[in-house]
Amino acid sequence: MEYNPNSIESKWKAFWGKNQTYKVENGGTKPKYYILNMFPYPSGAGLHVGHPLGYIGLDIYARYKRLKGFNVLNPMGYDSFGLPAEQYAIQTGTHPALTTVKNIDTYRSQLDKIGFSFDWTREVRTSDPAYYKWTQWIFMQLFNHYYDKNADKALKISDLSARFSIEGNTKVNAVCDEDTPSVSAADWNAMPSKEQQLFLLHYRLTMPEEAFVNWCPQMGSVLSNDEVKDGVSERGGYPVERKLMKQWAMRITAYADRLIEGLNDLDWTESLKEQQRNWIGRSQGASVKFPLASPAPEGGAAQTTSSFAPPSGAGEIEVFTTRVDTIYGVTFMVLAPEHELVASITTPEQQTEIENYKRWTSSRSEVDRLSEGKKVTGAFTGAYCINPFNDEKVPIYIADYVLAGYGTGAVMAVPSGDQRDWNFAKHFNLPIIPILDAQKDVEIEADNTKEGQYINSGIINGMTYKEATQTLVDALEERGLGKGKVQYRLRNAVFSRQRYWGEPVPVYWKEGVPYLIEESELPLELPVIDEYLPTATGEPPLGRAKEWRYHPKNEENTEGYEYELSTMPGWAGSSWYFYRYMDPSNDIVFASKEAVNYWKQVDLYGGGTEHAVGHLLYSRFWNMFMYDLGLVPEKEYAKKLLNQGMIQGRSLYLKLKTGRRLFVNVNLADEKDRLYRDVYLTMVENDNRFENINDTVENGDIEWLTDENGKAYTSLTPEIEKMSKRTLNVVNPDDMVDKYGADCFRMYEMFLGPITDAKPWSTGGITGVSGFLRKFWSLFYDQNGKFLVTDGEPTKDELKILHTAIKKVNDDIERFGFNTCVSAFMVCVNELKSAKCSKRLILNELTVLLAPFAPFITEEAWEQLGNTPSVLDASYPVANEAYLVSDEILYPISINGKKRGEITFPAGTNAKEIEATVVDLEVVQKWVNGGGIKKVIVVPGRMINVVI
RNA sequence: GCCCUGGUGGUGGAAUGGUAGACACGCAGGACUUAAAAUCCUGUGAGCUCACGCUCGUGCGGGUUCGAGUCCCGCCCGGGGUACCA
Repeated sequence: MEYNPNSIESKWKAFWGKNQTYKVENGGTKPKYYILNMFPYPSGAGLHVGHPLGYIGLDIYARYKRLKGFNVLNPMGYDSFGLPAEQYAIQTGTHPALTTVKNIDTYRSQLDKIGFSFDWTREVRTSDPAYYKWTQWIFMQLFNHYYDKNADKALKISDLSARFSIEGNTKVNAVCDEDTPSVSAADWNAMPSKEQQLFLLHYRLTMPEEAFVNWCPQMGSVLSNDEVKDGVSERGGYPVERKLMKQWAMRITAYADRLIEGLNDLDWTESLKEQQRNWIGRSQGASVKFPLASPAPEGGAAQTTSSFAPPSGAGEIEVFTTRVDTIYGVTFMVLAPEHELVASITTPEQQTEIENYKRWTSSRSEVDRLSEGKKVTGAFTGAYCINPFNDEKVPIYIADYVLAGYGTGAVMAVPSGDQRDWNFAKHFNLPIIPILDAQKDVEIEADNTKEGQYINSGIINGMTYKEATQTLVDALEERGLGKGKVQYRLRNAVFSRQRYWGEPVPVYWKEGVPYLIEESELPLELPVIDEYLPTATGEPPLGRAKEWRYHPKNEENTEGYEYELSTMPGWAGSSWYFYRYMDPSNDIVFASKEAVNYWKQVDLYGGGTEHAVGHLLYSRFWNMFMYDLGLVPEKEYAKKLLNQGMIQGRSLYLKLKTGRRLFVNVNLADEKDRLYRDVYLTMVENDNRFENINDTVENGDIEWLTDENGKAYTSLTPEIEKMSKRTLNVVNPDDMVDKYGADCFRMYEMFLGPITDAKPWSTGGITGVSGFLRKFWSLFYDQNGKFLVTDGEPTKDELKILHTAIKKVNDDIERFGFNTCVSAFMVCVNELKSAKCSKRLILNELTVLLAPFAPFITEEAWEQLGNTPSVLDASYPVANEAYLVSDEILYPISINGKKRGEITFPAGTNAKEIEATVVDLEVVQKWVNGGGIKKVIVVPGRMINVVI
């Protein structure tokens, strides 16, 4: 009987479907194990061979864990809100929901072909109202809570307003907006309810906030950073400007410290944790106030801060520094050009220069600023402030190397210690004061050392870095001039999008104040609209919905109130989906207490590194918030993370004589990357040209060569890059599966190399894996269809072959070395083949070992062996014990819970025996426990070390 | 610049501090065949040698060690991330 993957695979696919083989229950006696893949966005292009890489790896691990006796949750779903479906809707009028369902169906059939053990009864789709009901619900909880720094957790906003009415807000230690004014209990109680609601927005964990966005006037739309390339929109190429707009925001900064702290407990790669730390960007330092040398002109421009805020910081400049110890080296002050004090402190003589500089900086695009590199620019305001430690007059400049958005938008410049300050000082001929005796010559360049003792530094002269910093911070706090402070790079996360295809925000606006709708009214479903573009007045698409107004139940208001018109961003639905899988159809809560307490957290999470600071940070934030509310049991939701590498494609392009590059479908070229003229002509005839169907290429643009047989061709240039529709280098897994079978496809993807590495796809080696499966099958049947399996006792040689594989595969699966597992299988089958061994006992164990990798062929093998073990039967002997086997002696190796390579010798074995045996085995190095021997090191032909 | 990674045959890649190159592809030769495909067998890091073998080899230069692809120090190069962040 020949190995025929197609018939075997369709048979077992049907069987699994019919028997719901991979359906999982919450509970039972087995230990739980939760495996999760980052769910895909179902794009119109379908799956390519890169998508399943991680899914296959995790599926192998899931099947392995199942065989080891775990109750494994391995679900799959779709992150189904997103821009492409909306763009398609704009172009064609097709409702995004229809496009989405169609794409999901394609994905599903592609996934089913590959033999995943997903429990599809738990599928989630973020665009399903039954799902986004709970996304909206979590939003409401965020709105209803604030972050209390003393409790170090989120608490109810209702408790906060109760406190305000008793003691005002001065004693409250909570995360809030920088410009939150102080109120007494009397102030608070005197406020109209509407004012109180506005005031509470300073504290809520989600709130409307003025934020800079990428605004594209032509498209009437806000774009993400990804959609902006070189200052114009990626689609259409329209100019994009930075515009201040009212946006919903999430106060993720409240969790900054805990998000850094939590990383320590996570089994993630160091590089990924480092990316998150850098993104949060915690820097410890101090804020220092420098009083202005002469009072700001009276009756200047009216202060434009919020109605609650008294003009703060008038008469002084506040800076943030990580090196307060360098304060005696300050020789000038630099403000960001946008700093609010600039206009009021500038002297009449400097007015023109400052105005010109401000105008110049605002005209420069990001690109201009970057391309000019380190060129020093700036302007003097004419004003001075006083260094509070030595009473020196310090000139105040503005320069665009100081950013308005970070810290206080002002820095104290220490040219001896900071290279940028040094460059500025040299350019404007400002003094440079050395401050440490260990510093290099500061006239040549800045030296940021912290070594040595301070000089020229007043009260800290002679001290070291640590002493000096402490002394200065104490002095600042004592004199009310500043304090130790922690600054973050992390900004609050913008949470609204001016789009249609997203979750509606469950908020309505009444007299300029946002209110939540009733919980019982969730989900707030997306309304039907006729067109998916912004309105004529520039409102988001939801502004087109008719009769889309909120009517509070207890109010006699026939008009109703306007709903929030923006929708939630893509990361909303993906920030909590891992809990929905635990209890996917619950409509009372997002997931029941029992379900959440049973599955607790994801044990193994798989996905690409591109989500390092987006999804993986936001979802941790939401999880911590839900933890604070007691909704979930774990501070971190994903204990271990496996980052699979991207599979790149090999694209081919045609260089025209005009210099243009045209991508050509990789399937049209031959092995030598030649495009033959007849193929090209067929392409043109079928109107199937290059990457853009409208491209017309005159033959004169193409350089035609002649091959050995006199046929005309042109050479194509190869390039390795991400697979995409545009570059026509997408390899579809369906073709691979149809040709070689899913088992082969699965094993080949693993065989390509370490799962964490990025690598180009090539089908070159797939025949090796295909040959392996045929060889494996030939242990069961010969070419004539004769069944070869026999019942004899295996010999020691045969056991050695088997157990070597068992040990290798078990060890390697545990460290996700799936590529070397495949090699081990190949060696094992080759050796069994040359030993002509088809013994039942050997094949039983080998098939169980192979099952996670090649589930179809092993199911079939079990049926042929006549003793089909249930794949969920933990008692089946899957290498809980293996043996290291020499020609003579079997030594058991314990595998569970012990160090790799640790050998447990039988009781009574003495040291000499072991030594002799090890030499005999030509085993290189082994750890031995018991018998007084700790270590045996053997190098054949050299020496033997026995450590006792 | 800073942070994180990696650098091994013609190729993808194996190697707990212990015989470098497992396994696979490709290539070469052979068997079967009228022939081809498929399959099977043999060889395949470099240099020297008729040969048994010998020498050199994991980006470069040092070091630790009985022993280094692996650990330490200093460089070079590639990949990814990030930035006038005070």
